[in-house]
Amino acid sequence: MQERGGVQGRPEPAGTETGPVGPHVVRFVTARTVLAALRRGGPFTVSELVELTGLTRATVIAVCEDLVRRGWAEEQDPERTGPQRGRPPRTFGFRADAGVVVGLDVGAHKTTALVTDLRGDILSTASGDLPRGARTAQARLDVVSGVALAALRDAGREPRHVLAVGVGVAAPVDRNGHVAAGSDFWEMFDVGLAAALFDRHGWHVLLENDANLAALAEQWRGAAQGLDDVAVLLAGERLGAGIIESGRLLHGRNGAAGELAFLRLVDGAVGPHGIAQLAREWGAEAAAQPTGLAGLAPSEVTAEAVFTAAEDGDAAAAAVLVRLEDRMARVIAVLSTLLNPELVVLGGAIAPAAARLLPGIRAALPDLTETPAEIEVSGLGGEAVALGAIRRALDDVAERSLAIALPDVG
Amino acid sequence: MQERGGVQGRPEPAGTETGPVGPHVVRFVTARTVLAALRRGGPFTVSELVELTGLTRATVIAVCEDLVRRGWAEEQDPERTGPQRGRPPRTFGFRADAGVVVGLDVGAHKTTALVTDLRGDILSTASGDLPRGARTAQARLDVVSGVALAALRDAGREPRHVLAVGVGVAAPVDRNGHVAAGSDFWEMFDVGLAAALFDRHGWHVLLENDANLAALAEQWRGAAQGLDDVAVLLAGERLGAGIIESGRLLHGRNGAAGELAFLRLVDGAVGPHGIAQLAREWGAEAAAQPTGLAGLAPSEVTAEAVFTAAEDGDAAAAAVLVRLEDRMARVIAVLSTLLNPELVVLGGAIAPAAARLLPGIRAALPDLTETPAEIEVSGLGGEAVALGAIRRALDDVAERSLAIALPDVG
DNA sequence: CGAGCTATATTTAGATTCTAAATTATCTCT
DNA sequence: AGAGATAATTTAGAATCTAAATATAGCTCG
Repeated sequence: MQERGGVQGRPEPAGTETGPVGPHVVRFVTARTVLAALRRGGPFTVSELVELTGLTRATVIAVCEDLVRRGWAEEQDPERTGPQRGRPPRTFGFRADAGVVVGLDVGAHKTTALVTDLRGDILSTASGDLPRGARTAQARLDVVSGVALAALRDAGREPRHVLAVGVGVAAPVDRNGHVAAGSDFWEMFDVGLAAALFDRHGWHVLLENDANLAALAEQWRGAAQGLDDVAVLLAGERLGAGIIESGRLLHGRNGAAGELAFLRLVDGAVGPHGIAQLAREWGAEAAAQPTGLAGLAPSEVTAEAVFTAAEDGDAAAAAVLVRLEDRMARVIAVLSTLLNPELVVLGGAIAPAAARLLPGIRAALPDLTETPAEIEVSGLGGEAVALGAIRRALDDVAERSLAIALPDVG
Repeated sequence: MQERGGVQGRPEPAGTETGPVGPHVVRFVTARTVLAALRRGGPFTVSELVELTGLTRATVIAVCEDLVRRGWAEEQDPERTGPQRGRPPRTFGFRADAGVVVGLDVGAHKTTALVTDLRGDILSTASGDLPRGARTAQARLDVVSGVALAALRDAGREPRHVLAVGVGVAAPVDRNGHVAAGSDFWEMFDVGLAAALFDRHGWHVLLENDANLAALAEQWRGAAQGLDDVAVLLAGERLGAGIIESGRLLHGRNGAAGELAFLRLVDGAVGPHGIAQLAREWGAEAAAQPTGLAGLAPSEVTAEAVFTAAEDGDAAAAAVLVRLEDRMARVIAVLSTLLNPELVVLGGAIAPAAARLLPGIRAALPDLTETPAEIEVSGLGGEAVALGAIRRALDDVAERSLAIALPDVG
């Protein structure tokens, strides 16, 4: 299949690739090595880079000058801390401002955009709601495009400065960035979005499942930093898991890996409903009882209302929470057993209330699995998915770095 | 932790590695490319290799002569099929006899060994039983070592010809080839086996979970050929899954990924017992009834007996099969939902009877998950794990090829 | 204030490896 | 035997690395 817009997907495994090789390949590798070092930390003196990369001094300097010429690095005045001996060293740093990336969280009703520099430092945020009624793909595209442009403007950058765009949607997305066939109206969004953003602005678009992006975010800057085997449960209207195994996101054949909403064990052990809906249902049941949930009318029962009532000591609401704990524990048990992650992070709409559920879940887990994962609540708030989209975009930029021609930046 | 014996684990992701580079790296890459082509097919003429690899004729010849000198390839007389014009081409082929690999399936009672050449063509088989009573690690090591040596002798090769040994055990094994702490006596087997086989014979040992190896085998030569997202259910006394996602085996943090035996959903949806035990239990229940399972005494109820009785039209036995179908369907539903494989292969002791369960499982699955996988029964028989061990060993050899000094082969 | 010290930068020589182009070799067919 | 075809081999050129030799810039101290 021809990709259009953002070319997604992975490079061939090394050693199998075909095509001409030559000494220039060596330069490509060394440049990538040096750039990776600069990106991680820096600025570094040449001597430090020699130490870090194992390359010769002459090589490091040549490569750095190459990178400066190409816009990825800059030579900086050596910071002179205290007296020093010897000839002053040249220092080079990564140009985090050589471009920007955009992270988009495209929800059913709301779209959030984040713009960051190439280190991932946030430059601006924007969001917009989809006007009620206008839920066509076209209307959606316009909102998404508009929100991205607004955030860009806010960051003082232009569309041509965007090196990659990560996009999270609440639908299965396969390894190649395609929405699985048959997943409601998101499907039409698939090719449409990547193509539209490419046509309008020339952007590389990386489409990905929202829970997967939340997992990337937790691993990058959240509760799962540094862990290579993690799952993130995004619980709200939907219930989805983003799974990282050995540092890589799991997609499955059609991108439906982790789509727990699809799990139906008929006896009710684990069900298809999102946590929010369950809270509503069970809360409504409770409200209908004489003991009922602080006198709420059934129509007033929302997930938030139930959590609040429980917080206020309402017994019926507390009972609902117990049932929620039980269900979450079962889901986490399945995850623990099948994938043996080191940590499961609870995120999504449930996050604010999850701390309250945590002790119950932790207590129930050892009875359900022999390899219980640690459990933590996400601290990233509502920006987790957009942040993960940034991470995805940055990874893409890093991978393509030396093939990208940078825009002139003022 | 210091590795001893077989160094297991993966290379650094390209681009992050450190150390001196130079033009010789280019030769390393080209040599690997050519060798990979030869390994896949061959023998090839130089012109074919030029086509296959994208390298220049001069380069291909230089690399091939290098590989011949190092023992990995051999120049062959061009097969002259029909009249041909022009100067006869030089042809090179992979030396599948440059060494051998050993695949071991170390079960609780029985150890099976396979010896193959470097293409994976089987040269010999051997097996041995663990003497009852002597279940110490030492006794086990002696049996394993003895079986491997017997198979080698049978293949007419010597221990020094062994380039790698794959070993499958019925326990969680992490990415680094270590048995998870706390998994009964297998634990002591971990370091012991790799170290012992290395000390005695200098072999590189790759330890891996048996279900994982079965998955490799199915993907290589079984029902899952060419598929990148597959799960293999090894059902017998234990219940374990080997999961391949995007072409890679899943291990999880401690190697316990897929250890379904550890899953306990208390309401019985999915349970800890192996299929064989369930058949016994349920069969015993049925036998205790007046209608009872062809008059078997409870002590005579084995999994095989139940399957046989059902085959003979016994109603109680058939009912047991229905319950088995139900349970298998639930397990496969969980796998399908969480990991979205393209195919689930049923293997292990249940395989001979699984064809009979298949229609029932297939019928139940769509009600349990929205992303049902295809289901097939393994056709590899009892050698699946040993064959997967061979595949694992071959992969290791391929990865290390150009760093391995080959033994002189007569 | 200049000599010496130190850490670093720069230059040079040498080795390896690739590609591309020119040359040579070997076989078949007429 | 010669023409034609296909492939091997040789040669020249360019890129890149390492290692070693040389040059430089700032500090320190007599």
